[in-house]
Amino acid sequence: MNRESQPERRAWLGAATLPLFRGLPPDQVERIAQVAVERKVPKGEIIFEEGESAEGFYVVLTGRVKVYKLSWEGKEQTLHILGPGEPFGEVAVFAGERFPAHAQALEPSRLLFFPREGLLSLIRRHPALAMNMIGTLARRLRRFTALVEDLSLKEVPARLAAYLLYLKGRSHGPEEVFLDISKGQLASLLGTIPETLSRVLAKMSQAGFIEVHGAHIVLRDLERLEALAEGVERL
Amino acid sequence: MNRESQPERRAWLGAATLPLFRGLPPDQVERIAQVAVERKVPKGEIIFEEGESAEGFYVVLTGRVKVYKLSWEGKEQTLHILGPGEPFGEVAVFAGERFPAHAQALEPSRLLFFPREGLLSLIRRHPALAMNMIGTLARRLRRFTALVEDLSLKEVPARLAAYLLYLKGRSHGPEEVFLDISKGQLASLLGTIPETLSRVLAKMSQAGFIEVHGAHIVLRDLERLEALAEGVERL
DNA sequence: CGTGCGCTTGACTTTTTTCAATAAAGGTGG
DNA sequence: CCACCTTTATTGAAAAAAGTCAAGCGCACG
Repeated sequence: MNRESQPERRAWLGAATLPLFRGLPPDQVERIAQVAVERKVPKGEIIFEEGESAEGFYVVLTGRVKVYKLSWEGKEQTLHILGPGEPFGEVAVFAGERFPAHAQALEPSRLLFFPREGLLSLIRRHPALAMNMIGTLARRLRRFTALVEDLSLKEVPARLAAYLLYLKGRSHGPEEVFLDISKGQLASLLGTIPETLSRVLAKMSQAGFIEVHGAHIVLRDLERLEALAEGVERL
Repeated sequence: MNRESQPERRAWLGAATLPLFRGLPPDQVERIAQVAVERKVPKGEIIFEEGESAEGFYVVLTGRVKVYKLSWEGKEQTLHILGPGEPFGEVAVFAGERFPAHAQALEPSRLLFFPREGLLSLIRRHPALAMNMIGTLARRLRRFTALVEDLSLKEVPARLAAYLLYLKGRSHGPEEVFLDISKGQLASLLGTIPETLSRVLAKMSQAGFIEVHGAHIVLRDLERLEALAEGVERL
């Protein structure tokens, strides 16, 4: 929440290139960037908590942030993991003014905070920004739809298979994958607990679908993995 | 998809009063309403299917519509149930052009169909419409967040208790409730199956939380119902 | 070099689903 | 208005999926 000269300048430089502001007149971006505040958070820091009143929303500049729900007993469901350029907490600005979930830095991160009012008035004035916002929300809704489907209609092995295939899509080698989050985090993202994930990984490995070497996973049988992800095949 | 004179007139009258168009200049609403098409669907009719290309979106005029996902084995997860004035299928207009789920009429219904292009250009021109759209999407995202939380972090009795309390909020008597959907539908909405729902209702009834008379349910112990919904108490 | 945290594994419990059979309810046509 | 038939709801018994509790391992970090 500090506004030293150097971070402020960076904020401006960052804001202009954010997807959210694509297509906006540069002078307008500059104006809103001037009310934006940069916030540096160490790994593990809670950025906001569910129920907290939302004075604005954030965009990740560097690092990674997870947004998650917590059950009464302490089980955690990760809703998204956000990287550079991605906004979070916007829903609270537009629907109810309380954050609907918790947010925590997974790594030391730099964030931009945009106060609520500035954004609202800017959106009212700039259809391009409104369209960007709508696109962001629509895409997120689409992902949530998939998450609900997974949680309700698929079992853990199917979700895991789908995630591995998703990773493969954006990855290095042709048939290998590196987990970019801890297995505990992955469990929470898949809507399960570390013990179950561990067992499923072991079973999939033993059944010849994959080979696990720590965070490095070799996809041994793409066809069957896809069948698993669809729910056609079973472990 | 017919455009006889009478349905068209109705469409116009209807559109002007839709929440989505609140705050818009009436002449603009008239313009878009002229490209809107009224569609009448009988109970049970499939309105669109997942993956189908979306040329536009719908608003419910009368009746009720459910939007749902289907698993490979045929299990169903209801995403929302929409009543008069509520839009559905908009996400497909803004993110990818395919419907992410199925939609079916729960009752004989009248729908308004808005072609994609008209809406997009109108939104670009009218910030008020953009804000309405953003508000709609944001509210839906918030509900989905709650749905994900329920599915992942709560068990069936807690979800049912929460639903009953939600119904009580918008209901007749002080401590009684009428299910407005079939129990099969309710099961799908809660992310379970009719058998499980039936059993949970029986247990809750036998434990003195509620009294079930068909679709008429008396809430016998609000405190414990709330504790159940929170996950604090257990059946 | 030890302490701690993340990960794994085993044995057990709980929750939910599956399969099957029956009962009740609702709508339709005679 | 009733008989029939389809849909919807309930119940039991058994299986499966996932979660809990507890213990042990290994690696990283201080």
